[in-house]
Amino acid sequence: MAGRPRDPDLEQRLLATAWSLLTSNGYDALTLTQVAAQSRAHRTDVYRRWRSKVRLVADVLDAYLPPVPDPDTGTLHGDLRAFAEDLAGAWNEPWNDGLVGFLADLRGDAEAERTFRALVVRRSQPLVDAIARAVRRGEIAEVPELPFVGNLLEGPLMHRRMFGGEPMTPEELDVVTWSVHRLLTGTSVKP
Amino acid sequence: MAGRPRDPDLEQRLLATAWSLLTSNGYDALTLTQVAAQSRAHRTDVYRRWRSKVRLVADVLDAYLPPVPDPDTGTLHGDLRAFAEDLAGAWNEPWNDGLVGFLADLRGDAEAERTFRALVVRRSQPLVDAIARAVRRGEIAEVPELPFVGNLLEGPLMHRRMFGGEPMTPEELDVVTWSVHRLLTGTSVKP
DNA sequence: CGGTATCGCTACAACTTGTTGCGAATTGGA
DNA sequence: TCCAATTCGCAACAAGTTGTAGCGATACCG
Repeated sequence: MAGRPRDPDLEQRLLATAWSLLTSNGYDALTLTQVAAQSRAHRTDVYRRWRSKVRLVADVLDAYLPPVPDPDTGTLHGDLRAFAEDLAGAWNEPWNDGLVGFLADLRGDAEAERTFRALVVRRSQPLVDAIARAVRRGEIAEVPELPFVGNLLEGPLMHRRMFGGEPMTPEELDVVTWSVHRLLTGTSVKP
Repeated sequence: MAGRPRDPDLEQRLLATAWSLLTSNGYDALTLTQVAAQSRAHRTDVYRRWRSKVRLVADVLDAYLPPVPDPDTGTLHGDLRAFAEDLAGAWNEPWNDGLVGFLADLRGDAEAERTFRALVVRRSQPLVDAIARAVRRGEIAEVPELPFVGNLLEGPLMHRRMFGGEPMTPEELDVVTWSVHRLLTGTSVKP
């Protein structure tokens, strides 16, 4: 009922190689031929495990992307500012540029999309926690749409990176942070 | 000193075909082979005019992307809301998904990047005008970093589309609009 | 008419993706 | 111990795309 077991080390080698190539050359320059070669394996070994490049990378990100640190600075604004800083740093990593190509490929593969979405949700947990702490401290009221806050915080950073070019200045990070902060504190939501 | 002149109609046919394929199938599915075939031309005709797919598409967008309408509703908030609605509609167009792939390819070609950047700047003019009108009306003070406002307004919409999936609800568009509006009116920038 | 550049067309090289096939190796079960 | 199942190592193939090269024919300028 069981044949030769899969070499678990081979799977790890492939993932590690893919992560290494991904972070050094970006998604677009990554080829499965390279991954196999640098793992002392064959392209067929890759295809036997992942149906396509995008699925491989989805699993690689799931396994290797460092977790988002939870700053817990004691104030909501301090936490938000730390997140903004962290996100800006991530989007300014040159290899992260290539992640855009990954997002594009993601559209063609529902399963890879699910994997990545789960990863995104997991990585938004520290932000959710920070907001929960602020609620407990009485800084802000309950926030109904948590994922939306992530859009507001990371969106401008991503947009700048993809349409604008130059990285954001600390002053601009301030503005983004305060804009989200004011939204959460509910100060003058409407005139 | 001059040879056979370039057929200007051929150039137009290629651009038109590329635009048609782009809007129906998206950037990733667009191949220069298709463009040539549907223009009753040859792939070499394309390569003689554009060095690569990304440069062709940059020119196609430059020529065919419809201009951003200037709402001029009479109030800053009305204008911002109209922009948000328009941008959200654009990002929800299925073919615009593929634009992500274009942005990815853009990283490898400095000239195409310049073309596209100029297009972006041109398309942000209505927003700049709307803000200028609000300044003239005395609604708000001068705004130093105009491009940044575009990041704040479009960023969340783009981010949602690329990481979140579901299109934004009208309520969420409200929040984005008010968040930018409050920033421009300068209400409680810092506590 | 001569020089020049484009056009229509074919062909080629290189690369990547994804598939197929087969003998050898390794494991669990009869 | 033998057998069935499954993976592994390896080679080969099909298909598609990108980008280049070459050539005769065509059209324009001086």
